[in-house]
Amino acid sequence: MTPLTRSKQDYVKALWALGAADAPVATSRLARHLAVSPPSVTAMLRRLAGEGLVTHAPRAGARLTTAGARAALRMVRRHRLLETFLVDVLGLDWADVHDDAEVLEHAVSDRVLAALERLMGNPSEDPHGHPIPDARGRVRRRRLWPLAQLPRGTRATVREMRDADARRLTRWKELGLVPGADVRVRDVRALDDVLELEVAGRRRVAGRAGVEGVMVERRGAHRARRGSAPSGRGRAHGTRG
Amino acid sequence: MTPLTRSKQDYVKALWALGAADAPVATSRLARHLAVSPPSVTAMLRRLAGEGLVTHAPRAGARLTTAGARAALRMVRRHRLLETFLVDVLGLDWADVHDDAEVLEHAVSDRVLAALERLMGNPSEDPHGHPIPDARGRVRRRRLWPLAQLPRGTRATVREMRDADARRLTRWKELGLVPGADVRVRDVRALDDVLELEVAGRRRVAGRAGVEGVMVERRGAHRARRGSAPSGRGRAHGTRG
DNA sequence: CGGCCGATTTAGTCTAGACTAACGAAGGCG
DNA sequence: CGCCTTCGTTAGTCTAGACTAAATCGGCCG
Repeated sequence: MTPLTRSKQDYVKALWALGAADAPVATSRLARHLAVSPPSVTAMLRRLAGEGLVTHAPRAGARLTTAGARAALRMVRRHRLLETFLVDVLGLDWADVHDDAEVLEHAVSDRVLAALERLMGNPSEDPHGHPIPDARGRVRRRRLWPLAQLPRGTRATVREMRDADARRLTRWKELGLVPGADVRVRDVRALDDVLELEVAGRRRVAGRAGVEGVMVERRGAHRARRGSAPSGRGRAHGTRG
Repeated sequence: MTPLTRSKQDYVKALWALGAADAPVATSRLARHLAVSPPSVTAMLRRLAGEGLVTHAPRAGARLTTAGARAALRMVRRHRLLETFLVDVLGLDWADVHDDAEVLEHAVSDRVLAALERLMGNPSEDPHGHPIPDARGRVRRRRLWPLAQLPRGTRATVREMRDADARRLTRWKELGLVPGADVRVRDVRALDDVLELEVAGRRRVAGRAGVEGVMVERRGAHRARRGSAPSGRGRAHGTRG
Protein backbone atom coordinates (compact mmCIF):
# COMPACT_ATOMS: atom_id res chain seq x y z
CA MET A 1 0.00 0.00 0.00
CA THR A 2 1.18 3.47 -0.89
CA PRO A 3 1.91 5.56 2.16
CA LEU A 4 -0.70 8.21 2.72
CA THR A 5 -0.01 11.73 1.61
CA ARG A 6 -0.22 14.49 4.10
CA SER A 7 -3.59 15.52 2.81
CA LYS A 8 -5.06 12.07 3.08
CA GLN A 9 -3.78 11.77 6.61
CA ASP A 10 -5.56 14.99 7.42
CA TYR A 11 -8.81 13.77 5.94
CA VAL A 12 -8.90 10.50 7.82
CA LYS A 13 -7.97 12.25 11.02
CA ALA A 14 -10.76 14.76 10.49
CA LEU A 15 -13.21 11.97 9.79
CA TRP A 16 -12.21 10.32 13.00
CA ALA A 17 -12.57 13.52 14.99
CA LEU A 18 -15.97 14.32 13.52
CA GLY A 19 -17.33 10.83 13.27
CA ALA A 20 -18.86 10.45 16.69
CA ALA A 21 -19.85 6.87 17.30
CA ASP A 22 -21.02 5.64 13.95
CA ALA A 23 -22.87 8.47 12.23
CA PRO A 24 -21.55 9.26 8.76
CA VAL A 25 -19.91 12.65 8.38
CA ALA A 26 -21.39 15.20 6.00
CA THR A 27 -19.28 16.53 3.17
CA SER A 28 -19.85 20.10 4.21
CA ARG A 29 -18.83 19.47 7.78
CA LEU A 30 -15.61 17.90 6.69
CA ALA A 31 -15.03 20.78 4.30
CA ARG A 32 -15.50 23.31 7.06
CA HIS A 33 -13.29 21.40 9.45
CA LEU A 34 -10.48 21.18 6.96
CA ALA A 35 -10.97 24.69 5.55
CA VAL A 36 -11.44 23.31 2.08
CA SER A 37 -14.21 23.57 -0.50
CA PRO A 38 -16.92 20.91 -0.65
CA PRO A 39 -15.98 19.75 -4.16
CA SER A 40 -12.46 19.09 -2.94
CA VAL A 41 -13.90 16.91 -0.23
CA THR A 42 -16.04 14.94 -2.65
CA ALA A 43 -13.02 14.32 -4.83
CA MET A 44 -10.83 13.26 -1.95
CA LEU A 45 -13.48 10.99 -0.49
CA ARG A 46 -13.64 9.21 -3.79
CA ARG A 47 -9.90 8.66 -3.70
CA LEU A 48 -9.96 7.48 -0.11
CA ALA A 49 -12.83 5.13 -0.89
CA GLY A 50 -10.71 3.76 -3.72
CA GLU A 51 -8.01 2.94 -1.19
CA GLY A 52 -10.45 1.29 1.13
CA LEU A 53 -10.12 3.84 3.88
CA VAL A 54 -13.65 5.18 3.84
CA THR A 55 -17.05 4.18 2.60
CA HIS A 56 -18.79 6.91 0.71
CA ALA A 57 -22.36 6.44 -0.35
CA PRO A 58 -22.97 9.44 -2.61
CA ARG A 59 -25.00 12.12 -0.88
CA ALA A 60 -24.91 10.17 2.34
CA GLY A 61 -21.70 11.26 3.92
CA ALA A 62 -18.57 9.27 4.62
CA ARG A 63 -17.48 6.84 7.26
CA LEU A 64 -14.09 5.38 8.08
CA THR A 65 -13.49 1.72 7.39
CA THR A 66 -11.47 -0.33 9.83
CA ALA A 67 -8.34 0.41 7.85
CA GLY A 68 -9.25 4.08 7.79
CA ALA A 69 -9.78 4.18 11.52
CA ARG A 70 -6.42 2.54 12.01
CA ALA A 71 -4.75 5.19 9.87
CA ALA A 72 -6.59 7.93 11.74
CA LEU A 73 -5.61 6.63 15.13
CA ARG A 74 -2.05 6.46 14.02
CA MET A 75 -2.20 10.19 13.38
CA VAL A 76 -3.97 10.90 16.63
CA ARG A 77 -1.29 9.00 18.45
CA ARG A 78 1.43 10.97 16.72
CA HIS A 79 -0.29 14.25 17.36
CA ARG A 80 -0.71 13.60 21.05
CA LEU A 81 2.77 12.28 21.58
CA LEU A 82 4.14 15.34 19.85
CA GLU A 83 2.05 17.74 21.89
CA THR A 84 3.29 16.02 25.00
CA PHE A 85 6.84 16.37 23.82
CA LEU A 86 6.44 20.01 22.95
CA VAL A 87 5.02 20.83 26.36
CA ASP A 88 6.83 18.47 28.70
CA VAL A 89 10.25 18.40 27.09
CA LEU A 90 10.52 21.63 25.16
CA GLY A 91 8.54 23.64 27.64
CA LEU A 92 6.20 25.28 25.16
CA ASP A 93 2.84 26.58 26.31
CA TRP A 94 0.08 23.98 26.24
CA ALA A 95 -2.28 26.46 24.64
CA ASP A 96 0.01 26.87 21.78
CA VAL A 97 1.35 23.57 20.62
CA HIS A 98 -1.48 22.39 18.45
CA ASP A 99 -0.30 23.87 15.18
CA ASP A 100 3.24 22.66 15.58
CA ALA A 101 2.06 19.17 16.35
CA GLU A 102 -0.25 19.38 13.37
CA VAL A 103 2.73 19.81 11.08
CA LEU A 104 5.15 17.50 12.83
CA GLU A 105 2.75 14.59 13.04
CA HIS A 106 3.22 14.18 9.30
CA ALA A 107 6.96 14.55 9.39
CA VAL A 108 8.41 12.44 12.17
CA SER A 109 9.43 8.92 11.28
CA ASP A 110 8.31 5.96 13.32
CA ARG A 111 11.83 5.69 14.60
CA VAL A 112 11.90 9.23 15.88
CA LEU A 113 8.44 8.88 17.34
CA ALA A 114 9.50 5.79 19.23
CA ALA A 115 12.56 7.58 20.56
CA LEU A 116 10.45 10.50 21.71
CA GLU A 117 8.06 8.17 23.43
CA ARG A 118 10.89 6.41 25.18
CA LEU A 119 12.41 9.72 26.23
CA MET A 120 9.15 10.74 27.85
CA GLY A 121 8.63 7.41 29.56
CA ASN A 122 5.65 6.25 27.52
CA PRO A 123 3.13 8.85 28.59
CA SER A 124 -0.49 7.76 28.61
CA GLU A 125 -2.06 11.13 28.05
CA ASP A 126 -1.21 14.41 26.40
CA PRO A 127 -1.09 17.82 28.10
CA HIS A 128 -4.78 18.37 27.46
CA GLY A 129 -5.65 15.10 29.09
CA HIS A 130 -6.42 13.13 25.94
CA PRO A 131 -5.45 9.50 26.12
CA ILE A 132 -2.63 8.59 23.76
CA PRO A 133 -3.47 5.57 21.60
CA ASP A 134 -0.93 2.79 21.86
CA ALA A 135 1.10 1.64 18.89
CA ARG A 136 -1.69 -0.71 17.88
CA GLY A 137 -4.20 2.07 17.89
CA ARG A 138 -6.03 1.24 21.06
CA VAL A 139 -7.29 4.12 23.14
CA ARG A 140 -8.36 4.07 26.71
CA ARG A 141 -12.02 4.95 27.00
CA ARG A 142 -13.39 6.92 29.92
CA ARG A 143 -16.82 7.96 31.03
CA LEU A 144 -16.60 11.71 30.88
CA TRP A 145 -19.19 14.44 31.21
CA PRO A 146 -19.12 17.97 29.90
CA LEU A 147 -18.53 20.26 32.84
CA ALA A 148 -21.12 22.58 31.40
CA GLN A 149 -23.82 20.04 31.99
CA LEU A 150 -23.24 18.92 35.53
CA PRO A 151 -26.08 19.53 37.98
CA ARG A 152 -25.60 21.72 40.99
CA GLY A 153 -23.59 20.24 43.78
CA THR A 154 -21.61 17.80 41.69
CA ARG A 155 -17.98 17.22 42.50
CA ALA A 156 -15.74 16.17 39.67
CA THR A 157 -12.18 15.99 38.43
CA VAL A 158 -11.19 17.74 35.21
CA ARG A 159 -9.90 15.22 32.69
CA GLU A 160 -9.82 16.52 29.14
CA MET A 161 -9.76 19.88 27.43
CA ARG A 162 -11.39 19.33 24.07
CA ASP A 163 -10.44 22.42 22.20
CA ALA A 164 -7.50 23.50 20.15
CA ASP A 165 -8.09 27.21 20.43
CA ALA A 166 -5.16 28.84 22.18
CA ARG A 167 -7.14 31.63 23.79
CA ARG A 168 -9.70 29.34 25.35
CA LEU A 169 -7.02 27.01 26.62
CA THR A 170 -5.16 29.90 28.14
CA ARG A 171 -8.32 31.11 29.81
CA TRP A 172 -9.06 27.70 31.21
CA LYS A 173 -5.62 27.50 32.66
CA GLU A 174 -6.09 30.88 34.31
CA LEU A 175 -9.28 29.57 35.87
CA GLY A 176 -7.42 26.54 37.13
CA LEU A 177 -9.24 24.24 34.75
CA VAL A 178 -6.50 21.80 33.90
CA PRO A 179 -6.49 18.00 33.86
CA GLY A 180 -6.49 16.71 37.39
CA ALA A 181 -8.07 19.78 38.96
CA ASP A 182 -10.94 19.30 41.39
CA VAL A 183 -14.17 21.10 40.61
CA ARG A 184 -17.41 21.53 42.42
CA VAL A 185 -20.51 22.98 40.85
CA ARG A 186 -21.73 25.48 43.44
CA ASP A 187 -24.63 26.69 41.43
CA VAL A 188 -26.16 26.55 38.00
CA ARG A 189 -27.95 29.70 36.91
CA ALA A 190 -29.66 28.17 33.95
CA LEU A 191 -31.40 31.27 32.70
CA ASP A 192 -28.13 33.18 32.56
CA ASP A 193 -26.27 30.17 31.24
CA VAL A 194 -23.84 30.74 34.02
CA LEU A 195 -22.02 28.26 36.23
CA GLU A 196 -20.69 29.05 39.63
CA LEU A 197 -17.77 26.76 40.28
CA GLU A 198 -15.21 26.01 42.86
CA VAL A 199 -11.97 25.08 41.17
CA ALA A 200 -9.17 23.84 43.38
CA GLY A 201 -10.80 25.65 46.26
CA ARG A 202 -11.39 28.99 44.51
CA ARG A 203 -14.70 30.40 43.39
CA ARG A 204 -15.03 30.90 39.67
CA VAL A 205 -17.88 32.03 37.47
CA ALA A 206 -18.09 30.96 33.87
CA GLY A 207 -20.62 30.90 31.07
CA ARG A 208 -21.77 27.54 29.89
CA ALA A 209 -20.42 28.19 26.43
CA GLY A 210 -17.12 29.28 27.94
CA VAL A 211 -16.44 25.87 29.38
CA GLU A 212 -17.79 23.89 26.47
CA GLY A 213 -15.16 21.27 25.83
CA VAL A 214 -14.03 20.86 29.42
CA MET A 215 -14.67 17.22 30.21
CA VAL A 216 -14.75 15.87 33.72
CA GLU A 217 -15.01 12.67 35.65
CA ARG A 218 -17.63 12.68 38.37
CA ARG A 219 -16.61 11.95 41.88
CA GLY A 220 -18.24 11.03 45.10
CA ALA A 221 -21.85 10.14 45.75
CA HIS A 222 -23.62 11.49 42.72
CA ARG A 223 -24.38 9.24 39.81
CA ALA A 224 -25.40 10.11 36.31
CA ARG A 225 -28.92 11.39 36.06
CA ARG A 226 -31.48 10.85 33.42
CA GLY A 227 -30.69 13.17 30.52
CA SER A 228 -27.06 13.90 31.23
CA ALA A 229 -25.56 11.49 28.79
CA PRO A 230 -21.99 10.32 29.11
CA SER A 231 -19.99 11.21 26.08
CA GLY A 232 -17.42 9.16 24.30
CA ARG A 233 -16.36 11.77 21.83
CA GLY A 234 -16.81 15.09 20.17
CA ARG A 235 -19.50 17.63 20.20
CA ALA A 236 -19.85 20.37 17.67
CA HIS A 237 -16.48 21.98 17.66
CA GLY A 238 -14.52 18.93 18.01
CA THR A 239 -11.97 16.76 19.50
CA ARG A 240 -9.06 18.11 17.62
CA GLY A 241 -6.47 17.98 20.40
CA MET B 1 7.82 37.23 0.25
CA THR B 2 6.11 33.89 -0.07
CA PRO B 3 7.65 31.30 2.19
CA LEU B 4 9.69 28.77 0.29
CA THR B 5 8.18 25.45 -0.55
CA ARG B 6 9.91 22.33 0.56
CA SER B 7 11.29 21.76 -2.88
CA LYS B 8 12.74 25.21 -3.19
CA GLN B 9 14.38 24.86 0.17
CA ASP B 10 15.99 21.68 -1.06
CA TYR B 11 17.29 23.34 -4.19
CA VAL B 12 18.92 26.27 -2.44
CA LYS B 13 20.42 23.96 0.12
CA ALA B 14 21.84 21.78 -2.64
CA LEU B 15 23.22 24.81 -4.41
CA TRP B 16 24.94 25.87 -1.24
CA ALA B 17 26.38 22.41 -0.66
CA LEU B 18 27.67 22.11 -4.21
CA GLY B 19 28.68 25.70 -4.77
CA ALA B 20 32.21 25.64 -3.50
CA ALA B 21 33.56 29.14 -3.18
CA ASP B 22 32.04 30.97 -6.10
CA ALA B 23 31.93 28.61 -9.04
CA PRO B 24 28.50 28.28 -10.62
CA VAL B 25 26.86 24.88 -10.26
CA ALA B 26 26.03 22.86 -13.36
CA THR B 27 22.44 21.85 -13.99
CA SER B 28 23.35 18.20 -14.29
CA ARG B 29 25.23 18.18 -11.03
CA LEU B 30 22.31 19.66 -9.22
CA ALA B 31 20.02 17.17 -10.91
CA ARG B 32 22.15 14.27 -9.78
CA HIS B 33 22.44 15.62 -6.26
CA LEU B 34 18.69 16.02 -5.92
CA ALA B 35 17.81 12.84 -7.79
CA VAL B 36 15.76 14.76 -10.26
CA SER B 37 15.84 15.12 -14.04
CA PRO B 38 17.79 17.98 -15.63
CA PRO B 39 14.71 19.62 -17.15
CA SER B 40 13.16 19.80 -13.71
CA VAL B 41 16.24 21.62 -12.53
CA THR B 42 16.13 24.11 -15.38
CA ALA B 43 12.50 24.85 -14.60
CA MET B 44 13.11 25.27 -10.92
CA LEU B 45 16.15 27.46 -11.45
CA ARG B 46 14.02 29.76 -13.50
CA ARG B 47 11.50 30.01 -10.70
CA LEU B 48 14.18 30.61 -8.11
CA ALA B 49 15.78 33.25 -10.29
CA GLY B 50 12.38 34.90 -10.48
CA GLU B 51 12.35 35.11 -6.71
CA GLY B 52 15.83 36.53 -6.60
CA LEU B 53 17.38 33.55 -4.90
CA VAL B 54 19.73 32.50 -7.67
CA THR B 55 21.28 33.94 -10.78
CA HIS B 56 20.97 31.68 -13.74
CA ALA B 57 22.71 32.58 -16.94
CA PRO B 58 21.32 30.04 -19.43
CA ARG B 59 23.76 27.23 -20.10
CA ALA B 60 26.16 28.64 -17.55
CA GLY B 61 24.99 27.07 -14.34
CA ALA B 62 23.46 28.70 -11.32
CA ARG B 63 24.75 30.57 -8.33
CA LEU B 64 23.05 31.63 -5.13
CA THR B 65 22.38 35.31 -4.57
CA THR B 66 22.86 36.78 -1.13
CA ALA B 67 19.21 36.16 -0.37
CA GLY B 68 19.56 32.62 -1.67
CA ALA B 69 22.58 31.96 0.50
CA ARG B 70 20.70 33.24 3.49
CA ALA B 71 17.82 30.87 2.78
CA ALA B 72 20.26 28.01 2.29
CA LEU B 73 22.08 28.66 5.53
CA ARG B 74 18.82 28.76 7.34
CA MET B 75 18.21 25.21 6.17
CA VAL B 76 21.73 24.11 7.00
CA ARG B 77 21.28 25.48 10.48
CA ARG B 78 18.01 23.63 10.91
CA HIS B 79 19.45 20.44 9.58
CA ARG B 80 22.42 20.50 11.90
CA LEU B 81 20.46 21.46 14.97
CA LEU B 82 18.06 18.64 14.27
CA GLU B 83 20.81 16.09 13.78
CA THR B 84 22.28 17.18 17.06
CA PHE B 85 18.93 16.78 18.74
CA LEU B 86 18.34 13.37 17.26
CA VAL B 87 21.71 12.11 18.43
CA ASP B 88 22.28 13.92 21.71
CA VAL B 89 18.75 14.04 23.06
CA LEU B 90 16.97 11.14 21.43
CA GLY B 91 19.97 8.89 21.38
CA LEU B 92 19.74 7.84 17.75
CA ASP B 93 22.79 6.62 15.91
CA TRP B 94 24.86 9.37 14.32
CA ALA B 95 25.18 7.36 11.13
CA ASP B 96 21.50 7.27 10.76
CA VAL B 97 19.96 10.61 11.46
CA HIS B 98 20.49 12.31 8.15
CA ASP B 99 17.23 11.30 6.52
CA ASP B 100 15.13 12.19 9.51
CA ALA B 101 16.74 15.59 9.76
CA GLU B 102 16.20 16.02 6.05
CA VAL B 103 12.47 15.77 6.55
CA LEU B 104 12.19 17.58 9.86
CA GLU B 105 14.21 20.58 8.74
CA HIS B 106 11.24 21.57 6.60
CA ALA B 107 8.67 20.92 9.27
CA VAL B 108 9.79 22.44 12.55
CA SER B 109 8.69 25.97 13.25
CA ASP B 110 11.13 28.64 14.32
CA ARG B 111 9.62 28.47 17.75
CA VAL B 112 10.24 24.76 18.11
CA LEU B 113 13.70 25.11 16.68
CA ALA B 114 14.53 27.77 19.23
CA ALA B 115 13.22 25.58 22.02
CA LEU B 116 15.32 22.66 20.82
CA GLU B 117 18.37 24.84 20.68
CA ARG B 118 17.76 26.09 24.19
CA LEU B 119 17.23 22.56 25.46
CA MET B 120 20.59 21.51 24.05
CA GLY B 121 22.40 24.54 25.40
CA ASN B 122 23.11 26.21 22.06
CA PRO B 123 25.44 23.67 20.55
CA SER B 124 28.04 24.99 18.16
CA GLU B 125 28.50 21.87 16.12
CA ASP B 126 26.53 18.85 15.08
CA PRO B 127 27.42 15.21 15.77
CA HIS B 128 29.50 15.04 12.60
CA GLY B 129 31.49 18.05 13.62
CA HIS B 130 29.92 20.54 11.25
CA PRO B 131 29.62 24.02 12.64
CA ILE B 132 26.03 25.11 13.20
CA PRO B 133 25.29 28.48 11.63
CA ASP B 134 23.90 31.01 14.08
CA ALA B 135 20.44 32.49 13.69
CA ARG B 136 21.82 35.16 11.39
CA GLY B 137 23.39 32.59 9.15
CA ARG B 138 26.99 33.02 10.15
CA VAL B 139 29.15 29.93 10.20
CA ARG B 140 32.45 29.46 11.89
CA ARG B 141 35.13 28.79 9.29
CA ARG B 142 38.06 26.51 9.99
CA ARG B 143 41.17 25.53 8.10
CA LEU B 144 40.65 21.85 7.56
CA TRP B 145 42.51 19.29 5.47
CA PRO B 146 41.26 16.03 4.05
CA LEU B 147 42.79 13.26 6.11
CA ALA B 148 43.42 11.37 2.90
CA GLN B 149 45.90 13.99 1.77
CA LEU B 150 48.11 14.48 4.78
CA PRO B 151 51.79 13.66 4.31
CA ARG B 152 53.46 10.97 6.32
CA GLY B 153 54.14 11.84 9.91
CA THR B 154 51.44 14.43 10.32
CA ARG B 155 49.52 14.64 13.55
CA ALA B 156 46.02 15.96 13.42
CA THR B 157 42.67 16.09 15.14
CA VAL B 158 39.56 14.84 13.38
CA ARG B 159 37.03 17.65 13.01
CA GLU B 160 34.34 16.93 10.45
CA MET B 161 32.86 13.91 8.79
CA ARG B 162 31.63 15.08 5.43
CA ASP B 163 29.41 12.30 4.33
CA ALA B 164 25.83 11.36 4.86
CA ASP B 165 26.18 7.70 4.00
CA ALA B 166 25.25 5.62 7.02
CA ARG B 167 27.60 2.74 6.26
CA ARG B 168 30.65 4.91 5.85
CA LEU B 169 29.87 6.82 9.02
CA THR B 170 29.46 3.59 10.92
CA ARG B 171 32.76 2.35 9.59
CA TRP B 172 34.51 5.53 10.57
CA LYS B 173 33.17 5.26 14.06
CA GLU B 174 34.46 1.70 14.28
CA LEU B 175 37.87 2.96 13.27
CA GLY B 176 37.70 5.61 15.94
CA LEU B 177 37.42 8.37 13.39
CA VAL B 178 35.07 10.73 15.18
CA PRO B 179 35.30 14.46 15.78
CA GLY B 180 37.92 15.16 18.39
CA ALA B 181 39.93 11.99 17.82
CA ASP B 182 43.71 12.27 17.49
CA VAL B 183 45.26 10.84 14.35
CA ARG B 184 48.79 10.35 13.21
CA VAL B 185 49.72 9.40 9.68
CA ARG B 186 52.28 6.62 10.16
CA ASP B 187 52.76 5.95 6.52
CA VAL B 188 51.38 6.75 3.12
CA ARG B 189 51.61 3.97 0.59
CA ALA B 190 50.79 6.07 -2.41
CA LEU B 191 50.87 3.34 -5.01
CA ASP B 192 48.37 1.25 -3.08
CA ASP B 193 46.33 4.31 -2.14
CA VAL B 194 46.60 3.13 1.40
CA LEU B 195 47.10 5.07 4.60
CA GLU B 196 48.52 3.64 7.74
CA LEU B 197 47.13 5.59 10.63
CA GLU B 198 47.25 5.73 14.36
CA VAL B 199 43.86 6.69 15.68
CA ALA B 200 43.60 7.37 19.38
CA GLY B 201 46.67 5.23 19.86
CA ARG B 202 45.59 2.26 17.73
CA ARG B 203 46.97 1.31 14.34
CA ARG B 204 44.53 1.41 11.51
CA VAL B 205 44.85 0.86 7.80
CA ALA B 206 42.49 2.52 5.38
CA GLY B 207 42.23 3.22 1.69
CA ARG B 208 42.43 6.81 0.60
CA ALA B 209 38.96 6.62 -0.88
CA GLY B 210 37.69 5.08 2.33
CA VAL B 211 38.46 8.15 4.36
CA GLU B 212 37.47 10.66 1.72
CA GLY B 213 35.37 13.15 3.60
CA VAL B 214 37.17 12.91 6.92
CA MET B 215 38.45 16.40 7.59
CA VAL B 216 41.10 17.16 10.12
CA GLU B 217 42.89 20.02 11.78
CA ARG B 218 46.65 19.74 11.74
CA ARG B 219 48.54 19.82 14.99
CA GLY B 220 52.04 20.27 16.17
CA ALA B 221 55.10 21.31 14.20
CA HIS B 222 54.07 20.66 10.64
CA ARG B 223 52.65 23.41 8.53
CA ALA B 224 50.82 23.19 5.26
CA ARG B 225 53.04 22.27 2.38
CA ARG B 226 52.93 23.48 -1.14
CA GLY B 227 50.21 21.61 -2.96
CA SER B 228 48.11 20.48 -0.06
CA ALA B 229 45.45 23.11 -0.24
CA PRO B 230 43.26 23.96 2.70
CA SER B 231 39.67 23.37 1.93
CA GLY B 232 36.73 25.45 2.93
CA ARG B 233 34.06 23.21 1.63
CA GLY B 234 32.91 20.26 -0.35
CA ARG B 235 34.59 17.93 -2.71
CA ALA B 236 32.80 15.72 -5.14
CA HIS B 237 30.36 13.87 -3.00
CA GLY B 238 29.46 16.66 -0.87
CA THR B 239 28.89 18.36 2.35
CA ARG B 240 25.42 17.15 2.88
CA GLY B 241 25.64 16.69 6.64
C1' DC C 1 36.24 24.70 -40.66
C1' DG C 2 32.85 20.92 -40.16
C1' DG C 3 31.04 17.42 -37.43
C1' DC C 4 30.00 15.13 -33.35
C1' DC C 5 28.93 14.63 -28.49
C1' DG C 6 27.42 15.81 -24.25
C1' DA C 7 25.02 19.13 -21.60
C1' DT C 8 21.04 22.05 -21.49
C1' DT C 9 16.88 23.80 -22.66
C1' DT C 10 12.25 23.58 -24.92
C1' DA C 11 7.90 21.32 -25.65
C1' DG C 12 4.45 18.68 -24.12
C1' DT C 13 2.39 15.45 -20.27
C1' DC C 14 1.16 13.84 -15.80
C1' DT C 15 -0.31 13.87 -10.79
C1' DA C 16 -2.14 15.49 -6.46
C1' DG C 17 -4.84 18.63 -4.68
C1' DA C 18 -7.00 22.61 -4.62
C1' DC C 19 -10.61 26.12 -6.75
C1' DT C 20 -15.15 28.27 -8.99
C1' DA C 21 -19.31 27.86 -11.55
C1' DA C 22 -23.12 25.45 -12.48
C1' DC C 23 -26.24 21.38 -12.24
C1' DG C 24 -29.25 18.00 -9.62
C1' DA C 25 -31.48 15.82 -5.61
C1' DA C 26 -34.25 16.17 -1.53
C1' DG C 27 -36.63 17.84 2.15
C1' DG C 28 -39.60 21.76 4.16
C1' DC C 29 -43.21 24.84 3.29
C1' DG C 30 -46.81 27.15 1.11
C1' DC D 1 -48.44 18.94 -5.11
C1' DG D 2 -45.00 21.79 -6.53
C1' DC D 3 -41.40 25.06 -5.50
C1' DC D 4 -37.32 26.74 -3.20
C1' DT D 5 -33.29 26.30 -0.53
C1' DT D 6 -29.56 23.78 0.71
C1' DC D 7 -26.26 20.48 0.09
C1' DG D 8 -23.58 17.53 -2.82
C1' DT D 9 -21.77 16.52 -7.08
C1' DT D 10 -20.12 17.29 -11.85
C1' DA D 11 -17.41 19.94 -15.06
C1' DG D 12 -13.70 22.52 -16.03
C1' DT D 13 -9.28 25.22 -14.35
C1' DC D 14 -5.12 26.14 -11.91
C1' DT D 15 -0.56 25.38 -9.52
C1' DA D 16 3.71 23.21 -8.17
C1' DG D 17 6.66 20.01 -9.43
C1' DA D 18 7.91 16.24 -11.58
C1' DC D 19 8.69 13.40 -16.18
C1' DT D 20 10.11 11.99 -21.32
C1' DA D 21 11.22 13.12 -25.98
C1' DA D 22 13.18 16.14 -28.93
C1' DA D 23 15.68 20.31 -30.29
C1' DT D 24 19.87 23.24 -29.68
C1' DC D 25 24.18 25.07 -28.03
C1' DG D 26 29.06 24.94 -27.53
C1' DG D 27 33.34 22.99 -27.40
C1' DC D 28 36.72 19.67 -28.98
C1' DC D 29 38.77 16.91 -32.50
C1' DG D 30 40.09 15.84 -36.79
